Amino acid sequence: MKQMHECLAHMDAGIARVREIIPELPMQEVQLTRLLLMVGGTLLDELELNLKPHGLNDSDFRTLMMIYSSPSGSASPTELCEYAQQGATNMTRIANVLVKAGLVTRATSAEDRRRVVLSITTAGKRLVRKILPPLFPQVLGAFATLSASDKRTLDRLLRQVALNIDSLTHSDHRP
Amino acid sequence: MKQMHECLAHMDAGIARVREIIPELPMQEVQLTRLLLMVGGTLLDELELNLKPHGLNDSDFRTLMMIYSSPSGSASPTELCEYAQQGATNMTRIANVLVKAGLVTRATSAEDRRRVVLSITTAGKRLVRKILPPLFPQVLGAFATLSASDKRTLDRLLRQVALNIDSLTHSDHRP
DNA sequence: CCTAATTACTTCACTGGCGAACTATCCTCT
DNA sequence: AGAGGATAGTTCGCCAGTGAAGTAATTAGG
Repeated sequence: MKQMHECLAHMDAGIARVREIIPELPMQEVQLTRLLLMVGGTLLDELELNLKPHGLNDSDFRTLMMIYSSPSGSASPTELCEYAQQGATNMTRIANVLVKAGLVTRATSAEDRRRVVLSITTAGKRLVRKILPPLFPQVLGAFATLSASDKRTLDRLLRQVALNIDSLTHSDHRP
Repeated sequence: MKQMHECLAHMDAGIARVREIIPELPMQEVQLTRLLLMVGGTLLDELELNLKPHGLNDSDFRTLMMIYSSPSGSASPTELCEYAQQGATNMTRIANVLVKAGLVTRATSAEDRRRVVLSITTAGKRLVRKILPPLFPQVLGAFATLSASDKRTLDRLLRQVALNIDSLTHSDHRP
């Protein structure tokens, strides 16, 4: 599979050709959108490549990390759904995976018997501490050529884009 | 489902707590990675929401656009795979979708009878011209609060990250 | 030339994720 | 108290994407 910069070059050329047919096309923004999608997608593939040996995908891992980093070491599926941007359906599957792997326990809450409480186990904590450090070089590598102020700028701009999308999707007549 | 800025706030807090346990954690870079993944993912969902009414998902659409924007108005699956970052398997499915929808024709090349040539039809061109314009406001909206120089900076930084990932994945002992 | 390796695409079986429908529990209002 | 509605989770059936194996056409090596 081609490297990203080749894809990007090809894409830029394609976008330019399309704009000759449809001049209203906002080239800069379309490029940024595609850039974001491509970088995001590749980064995800890269990350999952590192997680696969441990039998987890990014959703599983993200969920495990959320439970791990919760002050109480436990959380309910609904909570996790909210912040991990996943449907309840999928959270059930993730919980099954984590429970089966012994990383997390599933218990029904005493106060509210509809609720499920997922708590991280010692094995879960151990796995997190084992998985994370080897990930750091990769994560650092992705931003290696960016200066400290570049990174701050990128952070700021991405958060701004996040806010824009938030208001796009929420000002609309949508749930 | 929560808005992105709430997820981000929650995530920042989680990352900070994890770093108290594992101090080597490169906080800035981890945040950037998660930001990229989240913004990319949400942007994709948003885009596909606009494509669904036309019976296409982003891969289908991207593929259609690549054929549309090719100077000859046609391309082979392999070519498309290279630049659309997809496996051949999935490209077969996409071609099936596009052909069934009458947006593209599938023919075997005369020079090399292993090759398939996908060519855009008039209906395909018509659909592209119909889909694109309503997309522009959304695309513009995602970057609305960014100044012209912000957009150039974001473009530059994302491309730099792309290059970094390219060298990460290629300098390694990987295909 | 004719076998071997390569290339192009397809098929199959599987994982990951989603929406709709269902069950169980809890809350509210009279 | 008890009917109606809200909330938490699960199950089911579907779409999207992948890796491994299969088929057909082409190229390369002896």
